[in-house]
Amino acid sequence: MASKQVNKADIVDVARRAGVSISTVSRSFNHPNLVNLATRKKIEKSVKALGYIRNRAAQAMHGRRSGTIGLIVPTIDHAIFAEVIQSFSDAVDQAGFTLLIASHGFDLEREYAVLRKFLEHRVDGVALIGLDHSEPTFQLLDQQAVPVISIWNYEEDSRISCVGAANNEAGELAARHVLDLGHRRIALVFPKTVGNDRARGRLEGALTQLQRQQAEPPEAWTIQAPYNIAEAKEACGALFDLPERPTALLCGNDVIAQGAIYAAVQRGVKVPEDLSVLGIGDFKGSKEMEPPLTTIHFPAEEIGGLAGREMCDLIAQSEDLKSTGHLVRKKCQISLAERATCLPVRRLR
Amino acid sequence: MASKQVNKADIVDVARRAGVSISTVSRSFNHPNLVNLATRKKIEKSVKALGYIRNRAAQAMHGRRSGTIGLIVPTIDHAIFAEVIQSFSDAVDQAGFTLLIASHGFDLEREYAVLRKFLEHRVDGVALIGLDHSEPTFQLLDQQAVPVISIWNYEEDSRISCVGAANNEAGELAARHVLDLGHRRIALVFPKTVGNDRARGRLEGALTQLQRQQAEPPEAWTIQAPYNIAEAKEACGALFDLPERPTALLCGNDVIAQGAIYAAVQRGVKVPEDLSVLGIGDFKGSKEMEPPLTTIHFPAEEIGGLAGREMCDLIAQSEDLKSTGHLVRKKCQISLAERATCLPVRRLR
DNA sequence: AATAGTAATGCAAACGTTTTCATAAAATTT
DNA sequence: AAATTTTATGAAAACGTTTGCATTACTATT
Repeated sequence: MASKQVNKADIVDVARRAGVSISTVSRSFNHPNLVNLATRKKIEKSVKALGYIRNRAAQAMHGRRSGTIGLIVPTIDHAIFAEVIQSFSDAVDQAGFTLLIASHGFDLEREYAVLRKFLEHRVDGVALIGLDHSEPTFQLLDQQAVPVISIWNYEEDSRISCVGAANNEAGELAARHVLDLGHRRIALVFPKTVGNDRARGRLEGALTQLQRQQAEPPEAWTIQAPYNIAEAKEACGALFDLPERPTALLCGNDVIAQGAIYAAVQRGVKVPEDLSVLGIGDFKGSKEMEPPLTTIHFPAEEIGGLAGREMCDLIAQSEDLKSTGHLVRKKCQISLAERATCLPVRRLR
Repeated sequence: MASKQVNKADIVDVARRAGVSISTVSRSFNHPNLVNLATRKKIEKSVKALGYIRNRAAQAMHGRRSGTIGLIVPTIDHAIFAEVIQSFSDAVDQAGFTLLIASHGFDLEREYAVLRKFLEHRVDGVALIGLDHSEPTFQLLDQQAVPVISIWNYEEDSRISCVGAANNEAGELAARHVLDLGHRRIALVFPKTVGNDRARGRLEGALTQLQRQQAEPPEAWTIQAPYNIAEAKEACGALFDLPERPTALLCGNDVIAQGAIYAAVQRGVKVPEDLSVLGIGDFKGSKEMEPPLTTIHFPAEEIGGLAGREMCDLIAQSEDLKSTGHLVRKKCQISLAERATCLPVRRLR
């Protein structure tokens, strides 16, 4: 660890040691077929000996791609995003890209700031979560003509390319299921919907469906809970302590559903006998819960992987034909995962 | 979206439009106090009008820092890493750095490859999880003299700087707790320990403690489970189906503990009455489980934040005084979180 | 009023690459 | 054997910045 002679080997050093010009060295990296095998060997040896590592920053200056993709998420620390981030990461990794990740904590102004930072780093593409973004963000993306993709939501008239599922359908599907089971006394627990189109879509879908069947919940049964078990548990606890209890609980996501179930257990409310609970998302672990959670399955891994590959395609395209400007949209199918937390309503209590 | 005239504004364009030299423009960004206020305003206007965004790649070429930090994790998609990644990200973000993240899927060869890629991007610093790394990785770090920090583990003779907790202490603490409760028939469920010093340290600590009290578990009671609820549930289920059942279960982490509890519930084994379960890690949500999980608390957020700030310090240092080469080590305290899944052993069954 | 100091700016070199163009040598065709 | 093509290499310009040095125009000091 004694202050090693700090390595400053650059392409010039490599060239000198190999006894060739820097052009040849550069070529041997980028177009190896253009340089003689013997020369290439010499260069390789020199590289090894000097511990030379190419400088992407310098490469990027030649209009070459930086080899990076920027991913901006609300937060990393969530089962749902973690999964999609991982699969997205794997996909772009496979194509040789390096991932820059930043989170904005559900603050769209910070999202804009992060985007600017990414653009300073000349990312080759940008991926965002959802379709709710500030006007300056959209304008910046447009003006800089950087390949961009939105992950998680599908909307047929989205302003940018997107790969994801339709959240309103998820909400509808969820509502329909509990309605089909005969429930009419249904409560809703959802996260805040401002700046969160996932939650909004789901809530709207559910509400629409409930209205259609005249099963719209009273005010007191439409509560808000953040994306975190502890607080969701508390919020649902309060709901259960109300004089009138619903027979079914529609949760905006599986984390809330988990919290709801814990709150129920705490109070001796039996799930699903006394209360049906339905989640949305199908997070890792939801299937293994006891009882296994009935939920709306979102193919997170598929979405992340697809988005990653689509991102790479978009970048490749933007390279040859200059900014065709056409959007791509991919819709991934959601489905009902019937497990053990929902039961048909009992006629008599 | 009609192919906008692709924005190519560079510092020269800004300078021209503002009627000043490029030096002045550059200075107005980097040393604003050296340029006249009126001039600065002009430049700012020009920047706005042209939608100019600075090019970090070009900056990085001047020996300036790239403004990026590389974080290499086994996987993003895990409660435990997600939390530490988030807090690390927040910390370095605050210092103005951009985070590059890559995962290696517990494969140390891929870790090396990722490290190389990061170095090509000239990251200003590198953060790794744990202290188990391949020899080439250590050598590369050493040779390139890049500021590096290890997150999560503390070891007094670590080869690189580290911020974290002592995993063997966690294992000891866990074992001592169940021993103190009078248990002697104790089973161990741990993840694979190769290339995973977290798990290894914990297991060793636990085993040492158990041996000291002559409570070493039989072969059949020392089982392996991966880091995932489903498989842990299955593995523990098999354990419970054995003719002899332990009175306490020491789990390598909270995810396994969760799986164990589910497996128990499934079989009608009551936790904690029939079986005490102890986790390690105290993941988000462990406190809210039903029953709340007794576990060894790891201050993930503290570790991530501390590591982030330490990383920035290390980078700052390496800038002024060239490679002092001294290591920094910070030990974060773990503690027993007594909750509801452990009970003193019943004398008679 | 002459001098010294300060503030604001520009010029040009430097950073580490890639790439175009030119050239030399070798291989192929006539 | 001359002419042509192919293969391998090098010289130098370019990429978009930052920064040391030089210059000019003020402002303060004597």
